[in-house]
Amino acid sequence: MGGKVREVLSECSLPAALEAMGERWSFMILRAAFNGLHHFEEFQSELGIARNILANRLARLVEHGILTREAMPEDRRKIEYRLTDKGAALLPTMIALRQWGERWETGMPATPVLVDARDMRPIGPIEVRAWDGRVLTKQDLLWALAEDVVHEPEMRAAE
Amino acid sequence: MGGKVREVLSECSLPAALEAMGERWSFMILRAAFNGLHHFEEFQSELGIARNILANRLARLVEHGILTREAMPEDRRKIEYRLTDKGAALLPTMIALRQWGERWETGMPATPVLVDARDMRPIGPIEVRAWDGRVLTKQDLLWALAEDVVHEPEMRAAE
DNA sequence: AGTAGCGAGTTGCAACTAGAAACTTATATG
DNA sequence: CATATAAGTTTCTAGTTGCAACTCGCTACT
Repeated sequence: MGGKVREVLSECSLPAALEAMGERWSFMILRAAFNGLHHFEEFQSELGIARNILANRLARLVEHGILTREAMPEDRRKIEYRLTDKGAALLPTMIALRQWGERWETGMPATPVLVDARDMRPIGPIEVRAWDGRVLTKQDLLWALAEDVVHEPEMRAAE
Repeated sequence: MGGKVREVLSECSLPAALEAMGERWSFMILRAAFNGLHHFEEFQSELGIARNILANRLARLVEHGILTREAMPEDRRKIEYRLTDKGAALLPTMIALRQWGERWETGMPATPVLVDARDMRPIGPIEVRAWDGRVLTKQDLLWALAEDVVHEPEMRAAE
């Protein structure tokens, strides 16, 4: 890890991501949204979160474009919260975190299990991979300055 | 999403994972540790975090077995913090979060880039995959009760 | 040996954030 | 019109975050 790389490390987008998702409850609300919950009272009773905090978090997630907020036409009291593409893009992060919890905290395979609907088999572990699909570990990784990165004629990854 | 699945959803390990990593700064400290920082003052000046909070977070991460804490033999004032295997196992989660931030928050490919040391090419995106390596999206996924999950004679995934 | 300095923390205190419970507001329903 | 319900506010208390200054055990210097 050279000095030049170190100097510039703080300009990574982790802080930006945490700005949107780093608060208490944000990930739990996101998970609930993935599970098909759409309404304030559903979130509230599923998570047991205080109403003011829930209102605040939902508003924040909407501001950040992670959820949309829309009054339902047939009953205009009801507000529907839905994941945007940006919100859905957090799925790998959330599953990675959940899998880590399963492996290292609870030790349990966790009921219910997230499966591939096509064959009802459990999904694989979330892993860091090279462009061609090889699984990488901490030792395989390096921080590189833009000028040292090899950019490829994008030959298709072997599926 | 059936009712029975819904009922039991709260027993997922996300809360457990967040218990360990959900506080402000935890992920930033982890990232710094991945970047090869090992000492209190290094973390402090890199992150600009308050000293009491840093002390608290480091202690918590040590308690949770994510970091180890050891006084260095040659200068016993110096304490070395190191990632455990459990801590290193958070790498996919952290990279997933960072990649999400790059794609949806900063919009930048982010300098420096995380590359595969073997060929200096950028790593691929973190994705959810089936047992056989197929990339899955939100629509491909289902929560299933243990009894509905298909367990396989573990035929080797096509690499 | 005495003293200055550093690494890794505490402590004290102000500002901010989370949480429980009661209250409000805009609909809907009988 | 009376009652209920969804989605919030408000209020007030308890816990967290953060800065600045202080401690304490080493190490280095003379």
